[in-house]
Amino acid sequence: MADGVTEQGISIQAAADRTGLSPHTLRYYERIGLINEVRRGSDGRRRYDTSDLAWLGFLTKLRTTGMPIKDMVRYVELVREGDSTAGARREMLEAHRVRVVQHIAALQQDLKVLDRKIDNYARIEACETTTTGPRRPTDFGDRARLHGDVTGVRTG
Amino acid sequence: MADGVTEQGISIQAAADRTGLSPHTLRYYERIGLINEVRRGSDGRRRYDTSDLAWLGFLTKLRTTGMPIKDMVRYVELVREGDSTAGARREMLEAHRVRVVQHIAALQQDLKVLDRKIDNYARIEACETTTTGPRRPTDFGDRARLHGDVTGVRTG
DNA sequence: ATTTGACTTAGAGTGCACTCGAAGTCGCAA
DNA sequence: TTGCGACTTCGAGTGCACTCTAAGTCAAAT
Repeated sequence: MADGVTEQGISIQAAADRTGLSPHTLRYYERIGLINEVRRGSDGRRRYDTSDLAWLGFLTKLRTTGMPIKDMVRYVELVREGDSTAGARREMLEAHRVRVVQHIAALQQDLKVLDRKIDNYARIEACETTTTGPRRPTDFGDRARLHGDVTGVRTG
Repeated sequence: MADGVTEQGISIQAAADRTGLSPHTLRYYERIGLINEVRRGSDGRRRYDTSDLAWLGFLTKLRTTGMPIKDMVRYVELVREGDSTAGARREMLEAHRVRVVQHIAALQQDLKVLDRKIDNYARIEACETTTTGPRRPTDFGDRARLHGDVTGVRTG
């Protein structure tokens, strides 16, 4: 089976393909306790099942939303400690949720600045293509100091 | 003037306070060419003016939206090369813009997963507080393997 | 006069999250 | 039977973006 799929589970390479993580990273996650020891086949190699993949999927969401590995490890420890930690886990996720929401809001603000800057470039290009005759010395700024880059953003 | 503000510009500490960057980072940015050499006062110390701060503000937007330092340096090089590179700069910013938009979209998707997970915790807590008598063995999953964490996310 | 504290430099160190190298094992195909 | 490629372990290495150290200068306050 060249695709690494058997009824006992799938190979590390196949799991890597499905999760978007590398085999190196999958072993690393296991080493630091983010996932439990993965079941091994008769050959001693890792066999990932669907619940391994589901858990990895969730971990990946935490990572891509910016949760540090340390916090993820803490969360997993709480899971292992059992139902009594459910409240603490919820609190962790809610605090994380707030950070993600704030991050999105910040990105949206920054995007506006980026858009203004791009707009400025577009305006300048339009100006240059419609203007004939000698280019007048640009008043777009003092390049020597990077100040007032052609699309310079004003503070405030 | 203890606040580091004079008519020739403000001290590195004052600039740090205003940009949210540390004095170390301000020197670092200068060293790697993200900002031009900052004007010095008669005592040889850096004096940041408003255009320095405006430029730093823009750089910070690029950073917080995830542009790698290397790309920022490249962008700054283009600015220094003059008007002829305006097109290339616009392309850089537009490509970056696309990445930011995609990143925001991904975060919003991930946020949904997070919300579902938090919702699940809330549901479980509601269940526990309304249920009297012995807790029935949870069918929330096999804690020993981290599979189906109480709030386990199903793939698909 | 001396102490304090903010600054200066070049270069080294840190923390994070991987990522890889080396050496060895295994099953299978030619 | 001799490779091949995918796996195994452990520990070391990488790249990024800072972040700090050490040794020195300087101005103002005590």
